[in-house]
Amino acid sequence: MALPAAYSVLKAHLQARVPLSDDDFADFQGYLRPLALSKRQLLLQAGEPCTHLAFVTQGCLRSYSLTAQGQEHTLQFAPEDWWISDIYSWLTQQPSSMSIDALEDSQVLLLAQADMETIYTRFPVFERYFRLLMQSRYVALQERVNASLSQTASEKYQHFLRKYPGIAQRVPQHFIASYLGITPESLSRVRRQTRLGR
Amino acid sequence: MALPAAYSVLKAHLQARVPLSDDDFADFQGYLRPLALSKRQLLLQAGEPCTHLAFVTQGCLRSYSLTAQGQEHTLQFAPEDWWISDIYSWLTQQPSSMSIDALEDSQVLLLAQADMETIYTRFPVFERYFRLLMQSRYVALQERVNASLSQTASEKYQHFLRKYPGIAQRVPQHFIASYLGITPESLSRVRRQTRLGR
DNA sequence: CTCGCGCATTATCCTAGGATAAGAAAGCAG
DNA sequence: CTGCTTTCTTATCCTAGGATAATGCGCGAG
Repeated sequence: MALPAAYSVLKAHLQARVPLSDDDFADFQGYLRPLALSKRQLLLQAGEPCTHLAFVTQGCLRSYSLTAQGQEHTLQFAPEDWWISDIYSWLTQQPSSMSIDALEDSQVLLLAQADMETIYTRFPVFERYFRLLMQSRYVALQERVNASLSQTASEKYQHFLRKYPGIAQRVPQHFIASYLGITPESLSRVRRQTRLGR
Repeated sequence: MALPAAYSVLKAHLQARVPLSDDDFADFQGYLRPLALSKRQLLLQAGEPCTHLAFVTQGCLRSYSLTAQGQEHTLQFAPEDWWISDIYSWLTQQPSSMSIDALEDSQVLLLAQADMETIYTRFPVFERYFRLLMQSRYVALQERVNASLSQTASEKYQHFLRKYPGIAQRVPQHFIASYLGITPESLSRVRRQTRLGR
Protein backbone atom coordinates (compact mmCIF):
# COMPACT_ATOMS: atom_id res chain seq x y z
CA MET A 1 0.00 0.00 0.00
CA ALA A 2 1.39 3.38 -1.05
CA LEU A 3 2.14 5.97 1.62
CA PRO A 4 -0.19 8.93 1.06
CA ALA A 5 1.77 12.17 0.81
CA ALA A 6 0.25 13.49 4.05
CA TYR A 7 1.82 10.74 6.13
CA SER A 8 5.21 11.15 4.55
CA VAL A 9 5.24 14.84 5.48
CA LEU A 10 4.83 13.90 9.13
CA LYS A 11 7.25 11.00 8.85
CA ALA A 12 9.97 13.26 7.50
CA HIS A 13 9.18 15.84 10.16
CA LEU A 14 9.54 13.31 12.97
CA GLN A 15 12.59 11.52 11.63
CA ALA A 16 14.39 14.85 11.28
CA ARG A 17 13.97 15.40 15.02
CA VAL A 18 14.09 12.06 16.84
CA PRO A 19 15.27 8.53 16.03
CA LEU A 20 12.16 6.73 14.79
CA SER A 21 12.35 3.62 12.65
CA ASP A 22 10.22 3.18 9.57
CA ASP A 23 8.53 0.23 11.24
CA ASP A 24 7.65 2.23 14.32
CA PHE A 25 6.28 5.01 12.16
CA ALA A 26 4.19 2.49 10.27
CA ASP A 27 2.70 1.34 13.58
CA PHE A 28 2.30 4.87 14.85
CA GLN A 29 0.44 5.76 11.68
CA GLY A 30 -2.44 3.65 12.89
CA TYR A 31 -3.20 6.32 15.48
CA LEU A 32 -3.51 9.07 12.90
CA ARG A 33 -6.72 10.15 11.28
CA PRO A 34 -6.49 12.27 8.11
CA LEU A 35 -9.01 15.06 7.69
CA ALA A 36 -9.66 17.58 4.92
CA LEU A 37 -10.87 21.05 5.81
CA SER A 38 -12.21 23.62 3.43
CA LYS A 39 -11.43 27.30 3.77
CA ARG A 40 -13.12 28.81 6.81
CA GLN A 41 -14.16 25.44 8.20
CA LEU A 42 -13.82 25.06 11.96
CA LEU A 43 -11.61 22.31 13.37
CA LEU A 44 -12.35 23.27 16.97
CA GLN A 45 -15.18 25.35 18.36
CA ALA A 46 -14.46 27.29 21.55
CA GLY A 47 -16.40 25.68 24.38
CA GLU A 48 -15.89 22.12 23.13
CA PRO A 49 -13.12 20.05 24.66
CA CYS A 50 -10.17 19.71 22.29
CA THR A 51 -9.85 15.98 21.69
CA HIS A 52 -7.17 16.00 18.98
CA LEU A 53 -3.85 17.47 18.13
CA ALA A 54 -3.66 18.41 14.44
CA PHE A 55 -0.58 18.24 12.25
CA VAL A 56 -0.97 20.33 9.10
CA THR A 57 0.26 18.62 5.95
CA GLN A 58 -1.26 21.09 3.52
CA GLY A 59 -2.83 24.55 3.78
CA CYS A 60 -2.88 26.82 6.79
CA LEU A 61 -4.93 26.97 9.99
CA ARG A 62 -5.14 29.45 12.82
CA SER A 63 -6.26 29.43 16.44
CA TYR A 64 -8.00 32.45 17.92
CA SER A 65 -9.89 33.54 20.98
CA LEU A 66 -12.95 35.75 21.06
CA THR A 67 -13.53 38.49 23.62
CA ALA A 68 -16.94 39.21 25.12
CA GLN A 69 -17.16 42.17 22.69
CA GLY A 70 -16.63 39.86 19.74
CA GLN A 71 -13.02 40.81 19.01
CA GLU A 72 -10.88 38.05 17.54
CA HIS A 73 -7.31 37.54 18.74
CA THR A 74 -5.16 35.26 16.65
CA LEU A 75 -2.97 33.09 18.84
CA GLN A 76 -1.18 30.98 16.27
CA PHE A 77 -0.83 30.39 12.56
CA ALA A 78 -0.13 26.83 11.48
CA PRO A 79 1.04 26.27 7.90
CA GLU A 80 2.42 22.95 6.66
CA ASP A 81 4.64 21.10 9.14
CA TRP A 82 3.09 22.68 12.24
CA TRP A 83 0.97 21.24 15.00
CA ILE A 84 -2.05 23.12 16.21
CA SER A 85 -4.56 22.63 19.02
CA ASP A 86 -5.69 24.14 22.30
CA ILE A 87 -2.99 22.43 24.34
CA TYR A 88 -4.62 23.24 27.67
CA SER A 89 -7.94 21.79 26.65
CA TRP A 90 -6.25 18.87 24.96
CA LEU A 91 -4.36 18.03 28.14
CA THR A 92 -7.19 18.53 30.59
CA GLN A 93 -10.28 17.92 28.45
CA GLN A 94 -11.71 21.16 29.84
CA PRO A 95 -13.80 23.20 27.38
CA SER A 96 -11.44 24.98 25.02
CA SER A 97 -11.06 28.73 25.21
CA MET A 98 -10.12 29.09 21.58
CA SER A 99 -11.39 28.14 18.15
CA ILE A 100 -9.36 26.78 15.27
CA ASP A 101 -10.26 27.22 11.64
CA ALA A 102 -8.76 26.82 8.19
CA LEU A 103 -7.53 29.91 6.34
CA GLU A 104 -7.19 27.88 3.15
CA ASP A 105 -8.38 24.47 2.01
CA SER A 106 -6.21 22.22 4.14
CA GLN A 107 -5.24 18.68 5.08
CA VAL A 108 -4.45 17.63 8.63
CA LEU A 109 -3.56 14.47 10.54
CA LEU A 110 -5.32 14.08 13.87
CA LEU A 111 -3.87 12.53 17.00
CA ALA A 112 -6.35 11.73 19.79
CA GLN A 113 -5.54 12.72 23.36
CA ALA A 114 -7.10 9.38 24.38
CA ASP A 115 -4.29 7.52 22.61
CA MET A 116 -1.40 9.50 24.03
CA GLU A 117 -0.62 7.34 27.04
CA THR A 118 -0.56 4.28 24.81
CA ILE A 119 1.68 6.05 22.34
CA TYR A 120 4.13 7.21 25.01
CA THR A 121 4.31 3.63 26.29
CA ARG A 122 4.66 1.94 22.90
CA PHE A 123 7.03 4.53 21.45
CA PRO A 124 8.97 6.17 24.26
CA VAL A 125 10.72 8.40 21.76
CA PHE A 126 7.53 10.44 21.62
CA GLU A 127 8.13 11.62 25.17
CA ARG A 128 11.26 13.18 23.83
CA TYR A 129 9.67 14.47 20.66
CA PHE A 130 6.89 16.25 22.50
CA ARG A 131 9.30 17.55 25.12
CA LEU A 132 11.37 19.12 22.34
CA LEU A 133 8.24 20.43 20.65
CA MET A 134 6.99 21.99 23.87
CA GLN A 135 10.39 23.50 24.57
CA SER A 136 10.56 25.22 21.23
CA ARG A 137 6.99 26.43 21.54
CA TYR A 138 7.73 27.77 24.97
CA VAL A 139 10.73 29.67 23.67
CA ALA A 140 8.70 31.16 20.81
CA LEU A 141 5.96 32.27 23.19
CA GLN A 142 8.50 33.76 25.56
CA GLU A 143 9.80 35.84 22.70
CA ARG A 144 6.29 36.93 21.86
CA VAL A 145 5.58 37.98 25.44
CA ASN A 146 8.80 39.93 25.49
CA ALA A 147 7.85 41.61 22.21
CA SER A 148 4.43 42.54 23.53
CA LEU A 149 6.05 44.11 26.59
CA SER A 150 8.76 46.06 24.86
CA GLN A 151 7.97 46.74 21.22
CA THR A 152 5.85 49.28 19.36
CA ALA A 153 3.30 48.20 16.76
CA SER A 154 5.79 48.87 14.00
CA GLU A 155 8.58 46.90 15.65
CA LYS A 156 6.27 43.97 16.28
CA TYR A 157 5.28 43.95 12.63
CA GLN A 158 8.87 44.10 11.40
CA HIS A 159 9.75 41.30 13.77
CA PHE A 160 6.83 39.23 12.53
CA LEU A 161 7.91 39.70 8.92
CA ARG A 162 11.41 38.53 9.72
CA LYS A 163 10.31 35.60 11.84
CA TYR A 164 7.51 34.25 9.64
CA PRO A 165 8.31 35.47 6.14
CA GLY A 166 6.01 32.95 4.53
CA ILE A 167 2.90 33.84 6.48
CA ALA A 168 2.64 37.53 5.63
CA GLN A 169 2.42 36.75 1.90
CA ARG A 170 -0.20 34.16 2.53
CA VAL A 171 -2.83 35.35 4.97
CA PRO A 172 -4.98 38.51 4.87
CA GLN A 173 -3.49 41.37 6.84
CA HIS A 174 -6.31 41.75 9.30
CA PHE A 175 -5.36 38.33 10.70
CA ILE A 176 -1.79 39.51 11.16
CA ALA A 177 -3.05 42.63 12.91
CA SER A 178 -5.11 40.44 15.22
CA TYR A 179 -2.01 38.32 15.89
CA LEU A 180 0.06 41.41 16.72
CA GLY A 181 -2.64 42.84 18.96
CA ILE A 182 -3.36 45.90 16.85
CA THR A 183 -6.25 46.96 14.60
CA PRO A 184 -6.13 46.45 10.83
CA GLU A 185 -6.24 50.25 10.45
CA SER A 186 -3.22 50.56 12.66
CA LEU A 187 -1.32 47.94 10.70
CA SER A 188 -2.14 49.78 7.52
CA ARG A 189 -0.79 53.00 9.08
CA VAL A 190 2.39 51.22 10.15
CA ARG A 191 2.89 49.80 6.70
CA ARG A 192 2.49 53.19 5.13
CA GLN A 193 5.08 54.72 7.46
CA THR A 194 7.65 52.09 6.60
CA ARG A 195 6.86 52.52 2.90
CA LEU A 196 7.44 56.26 3.13
CA GLY A 197 10.43 55.89 5.40
CA ARG A 198 12.21 53.75 2.84
CA MET B 1 23.79 11.62 55.91
CA ALA B 2 20.73 13.76 56.55
CA LEU B 3 18.81 15.15 53.57
CA PRO B 4 19.13 18.93 53.61
CA ALA B 5 15.75 20.62 53.47
CA ALA B 6 16.47 22.04 50.00
CA TYR B 7 16.70 18.60 48.42
CA SER B 8 13.55 17.35 50.09
CA VAL B 9 11.59 20.26 48.61
CA LEU B 10 12.62 19.16 45.12
CA LYS B 11 12.13 15.49 45.93
CA ALA B 12 8.55 16.11 47.06
CA HIS B 13 7.95 18.27 44.00
CA LEU B 14 9.14 15.57 41.61
CA GLN B 15 7.48 12.63 43.33
CA ALA B 16 4.16 14.48 43.27
CA ARG B 17 4.38 14.60 39.47
CA VAL B 18 6.15 11.49 38.17
CA PRO B 19 7.02 8.05 39.56
CA LEU B 20 10.55 8.41 40.92
CA SER B 21 11.97 6.04 43.52
CA ASP B 22 13.86 7.27 46.57
CA ASP B 23 16.94 5.48 45.26
CA ASP B 24 16.74 7.16 41.88
CA PHE B 25 16.31 10.52 43.53
CA ALA B 26 19.35 9.85 45.69
CA ASP B 27 21.36 9.20 42.52
CA PHE B 28 19.86 12.16 40.71
CA GLN B 29 20.79 14.38 43.65
CA GLY B 30 24.41 13.99 42.65
CA TYR B 31 23.74 16.24 39.65
CA LEU B 32 22.39 19.08 41.78
CA ARG B 33 24.46 21.94 43.10
CA PRO B 34 22.98 24.04 45.92
CA LEU B 35 23.57 27.78 45.82
CA ALA B 36 22.63 30.63 48.12
CA LEU B 37 21.83 34.04 46.67
CA SER B 38 21.48 37.24 48.59
CA LYS B 39 18.86 39.83 47.74
CA ARG B 40 19.65 41.52 44.40
CA GLN B 41 22.39 39.08 43.51
CA LEU B 42 22.47 38.03 39.85
CA LEU B 43 22.15 34.35 38.98
CA LEU B 44 22.42 35.01 35.24
CA GLN B 45 23.72 38.04 33.43
CA ALA B 46 22.23 38.81 29.99
CA GLY B 47 24.86 38.06 27.38
CA GLU B 48 26.29 35.02 29.17
CA PRO B 49 25.12 31.59 28.08
CA CYS B 50 22.73 30.07 30.62
CA THR B 51 24.43 26.90 31.79
CA HIS B 52 22.06 25.88 34.58
CA LEU B 53 18.42 25.42 35.33
CA ALA B 54 17.59 26.66 38.84
CA PHE B 55 14.99 25.20 41.17
CA VAL B 56 14.04 27.61 43.95
CA THR B 57 13.77 26.01 47.38
CA GLN B 58 13.61 29.23 49.35
CA GLY B 59 13.10 32.90 48.49
CA CYS B 60 12.06 34.37 45.16
CA LEU B 61 13.87 35.13 41.89
CA ARG B 62 12.85 36.86 38.70
CA SER B 63 13.95 36.90 35.09
CA TYR B 64 13.85 40.12 33.10
CA SER B 65 15.00 41.60 29.84
CA LEU B 66 16.39 45.05 29.30
CA THR B 67 15.53 47.27 26.33
CA ALA B 68 18.08 49.46 24.60
CA GLN B 69 16.56 52.40 26.53
CA GLY B 70 17.22 50.63 29.82
CA GLN B 71 13.65 49.59 30.55
CA GLU B 72 13.26 46.36 32.50
CA HIS B 73 10.59 43.86 31.54
CA THR B 74 9.90 41.13 34.04
CA LEU B 75 9.34 37.82 32.30
CA GLN B 76 8.83 35.48 35.22
CA PHE B 77 8.68 35.35 39.00
CA ALA B 78 9.96 32.19 40.66
CA PRO B 79 9.11 31.64 44.31
CA GLU B 80 9.68 28.32 46.09
CA ASP B 81 8.90 25.21 44.02
CA TRP B 82 9.51 26.90 40.65
CA TRP B 83 12.19 26.45 38.04
CA ILE B 84 13.78 29.46 36.44
CA SER B 85 16.29 29.99 33.63
CA ASP B 86 16.56 31.33 30.12
CA ILE B 87 15.31 28.15 28.47
CA TYR B 88 16.40 29.21 25.00
CA SER B 89 19.93 29.96 26.08
CA TRP B 90 19.99 26.87 28.26
CA LEU B 91 18.99 24.68 25.33
CA THR B 92 21.23 26.24 22.72
CA GLN B 93 24.07 27.74 24.78
CA GLN B 94 23.59 30.97 22.87
CA PRO B 95 24.13 34.16 24.90
CA SER B 96 21.09 34.71 27.06
CA SER B 97 18.76 37.59 26.32
CA MET B 98 17.61 37.94 29.90
CA SER B 99 19.05 38.35 33.37
CA ILE B 100 17.94 36.56 36.51
CA ASP B 101 18.29 37.95 40.00
CA ALA B 102 17.06 37.32 43.52
CA LEU B 103 14.28 39.50 44.93
CA GLU B 104 14.94 38.11 48.42
CA ASP B 105 17.73 36.10 50.02
CA SER B 106 17.20 32.75 48.31
CA GLN B 107 18.32 29.15 47.98
CA VAL B 108 18.39 27.32 44.66
CA LEU B 109 19.44 23.93 43.29
CA LEU B 110 21.28 24.06 39.97
CA LEU B 111 21.05 21.52 37.19
CA ALA B 112 23.68 21.79 34.44
CA GLN B 113 22.64 21.64 30.80
CA ALA B 114 25.78 19.54 30.23
CA ASP B 115 24.33 16.74 32.38
CA MET B 116 20.91 16.62 30.80
CA GLU B 117 21.54 13.95 28.18
CA THR B 118 23.03 11.71 30.85
CA ILE B 119 20.09 12.35 33.12
CA TYR B 120 17.52 11.60 30.41
CA THR B 121 19.34 8.36 29.70
CA ARG B 122 19.82 7.24 33.30
CA PHE B 123 16.36 8.34 34.46
CA PRO B 124 13.96 8.27 31.49
CA VAL B 125 11.18 9.53 33.70
CA PHE B 126 12.77 12.97 33.42
CA GLU B 127 11.80 13.09 29.76
CA ARG B 128 8.24 12.91 31.00
CA TYR B 129 8.76 15.30 33.87
CA PHE B 130 10.22 18.00 31.63
CA ARG B 131 7.61 17.39 28.97
CA LEU B 132 4.91 17.99 31.58
CA LEU B 133 6.74 21.02 32.90
CA MET B 134 7.12 22.51 29.44
CA GLN B 135 3.48 21.80 28.66
CA SER B 136 2.26 23.65 31.71
CA ARG B 137 4.63 26.53 31.08
CA TYR B 138 3.43 26.72 27.52
CA VAL B 139 -0.17 26.87 28.65
CA ALA B 140 0.62 29.63 31.16
CA LEU B 141 2.44 31.69 28.53
CA GLN B 142 -0.38 31.18 26.07
CA GLU B 143 -2.74 32.64 28.63
CA ARG B 144 -0.40 35.57 29.16
CA VAL B 145 -0.21 36.28 25.43
CA ASN B 146 -3.96 36.16 25.23
CA ALA B 147 -4.23 38.55 28.18
CA SER B 148 -1.79 40.97 26.59
CA LEU B 149 -3.85 40.94 23.40
CA SER B 150 -7.27 41.36 24.92
CA GLN B 151 -7.15 42.90 28.38
CA THR B 152 -6.82 46.42 29.75
CA ALA B 153 -4.19 47.28 32.37
CA SER B 154 -6.78 46.90 35.11
CA GLU B 155 -7.98 43.52 33.89
CA LYS B 156 -4.43 42.24 33.61
CA TYR B 157 -3.74 43.29 37.17
CA GLN B 158 -6.91 41.68 38.53
CA HIS B 159 -6.04 38.53 36.64
CA PHE B 160 -2.52 38.55 38.04
CA LEU B 161 -3.83 38.91 41.59
CA ARG B 162 -6.13 35.94 41.12
CA LYS B 163 -3.51 33.79 39.41
CA TYR B 164 -0.54 34.52 41.69
CA PRO B 165 -2.04 35.61 44.99
CA GLY B 166 1.19 34.99 46.86
CA ILE B 167 3.42 37.13 44.64
CA ALA B 168 1.61 40.44 44.92
CA GLN B 169 2.03 40.45 48.71
CA ARG B 170 5.65 39.65 48.39
CA VAL B 171 7.32 41.68 45.67
CA PRO B 172 7.41 45.47 45.16
CA GLN B 173 4.73 46.75 42.86
CA HIS B 174 7.01 48.21 40.25
CA PHE B 175 8.12 44.67 39.45
CA ILE B 176 4.52 43.65 38.97
CA ALA B 177 3.98 46.65 36.72
CA SER B 178 6.99 45.60 34.68
CA TYR B 179 5.56 42.07 34.46
CA LEU B 180 2.21 43.40 33.27
CA GLY B 181 3.79 45.71 30.72
CA ILE B 182 2.65 48.97 32.32
CA THR B 183 4.42 51.72 34.27
CA PRO B 184 4.42 51.77 38.08
CA GLU B 185 2.46 55.03 37.89
CA SER B 186 -0.14 53.35 35.77
CA LEU B 187 -0.42 50.44 38.18
CA SER B 188 -0.88 52.88 41.02
CA ARG B 189 -3.66 54.59 39.07
CA VAL B 190 -5.34 51.26 38.39
CA ARG B 191 -5.14 50.32 42.06
CA ARG B 192 -6.72 53.59 43.09
CA GLN B 193 -9.60 53.11 40.66
CA THR B 194 -10.40 49.69 42.03
CA ARG B 195 -10.09 51.00 45.59
CA LEU B 196 -12.61 53.77 44.85
CA GLY B 197 -14.86 51.49 42.84
CA ARG B 198 -15.20 49.15 45.82
C1' DC C 1 -20.45 41.21 -17.37
C1' DT C 2 -21.70 42.90 -12.92
C1' DC C 3 -23.16 42.79 -8.38
C1' DG C 4 -21.82 42.25 -3.77
C1' DC C 5 -18.60 41.55 -0.32
C1' DG C 6 -14.31 40.91 1.89
C1' DC C 7 -10.22 43.44 2.29
C1' DA C 8 -7.10 47.38 2.50
C1' DT C 9 -6.49 52.22 2.98
C1' DT C 10 -7.02 56.99 4.64
C1' DA C 11 -8.81 60.69 7.53
C1' DT C 12 -10.70 62.47 11.86
C1' DC C 13 -11.34 62.32 16.38
C1' DC C 14 -10.61 60.23 21.02
C1' DT C 15 -8.77 57.70 25.04
C1' DA C 16 -5.76 54.52 27.75
C1' DG C 17 -1.81 54.69 29.38
C1' DG C 18 3.20 56.70 28.90
C1' DA C 19 6.53 60.57 30.42
C1' DT C 20 7.75 63.74 33.64
C1' DA C 21 7.86 65.83 37.97
C1' DA C 22 7.15 66.16 42.73
C1' DG C 23 6.03 64.55 47.13
C1' DA C 24 4.82 61.27 50.94
C1' DA C 25 5.62 57.15 53.49
C1' DA C 26 8.34 53.45 55.05
C1' DG C 27 12.33 51.00 55.99
C1' DC C 28 17.11 50.83 57.40
C1' DA C 29 22.17 52.15 58.17
C1' DG C 30 24.77 54.90 60.94
C1' DC D 1 17.07 60.15 66.08
C1' DT D 2 18.47 61.38 61.32
C1' DG D 3 19.47 61.24 56.97
C1' DC D 4 19.41 57.90 52.72
C1' DT D 5 17.15 54.90 49.67
C1' DT D 6 13.37 52.49 48.00
C1' DT D 7 8.61 52.37 47.11
C1' DC D 8 4.25 54.23 46.14
C1' DT D 9 1.22 57.92 44.97
C1' DT D 10 -0.78 61.99 42.64
C1' DA D 11 -1.02 65.59 39.14
C1' DT D 12 -0.21 67.44 34.47
C1' DC D 13 0.62 66.95 29.98
C1' DC D 14 1.31 64.13 25.73
C1' DT D 15 1.23 60.36 22.23
C1' DA D 16 0.53 55.72 20.14
C1' DG D 17 -2.81 53.49 18.69
C1' DG D 18 -8.15 52.55 19.05
C1' DA D 19 -12.95 53.79 17.11
C1' DT D 20 -15.54 55.30 13.55
C1' DA D 21 -16.55 56.31 8.99
C1' DA D 22 -15.88 56.72 4.15
C1' DT D 23 -13.63 55.27 -0.19
C1' DG D 24 -11.71 52.13 -3.43
C1' DC D 25 -10.77 47.75 -5.30
C1' DG D 26 -10.28 42.98 -6.59
C1' DC D 27 -12.61 38.75 -7.09
C1' DG D 28 -15.79 35.04 -6.90
C1' DA D 29 -20.79 33.80 -7.76
C1' DG D 30 -24.49 34.24 -10.52
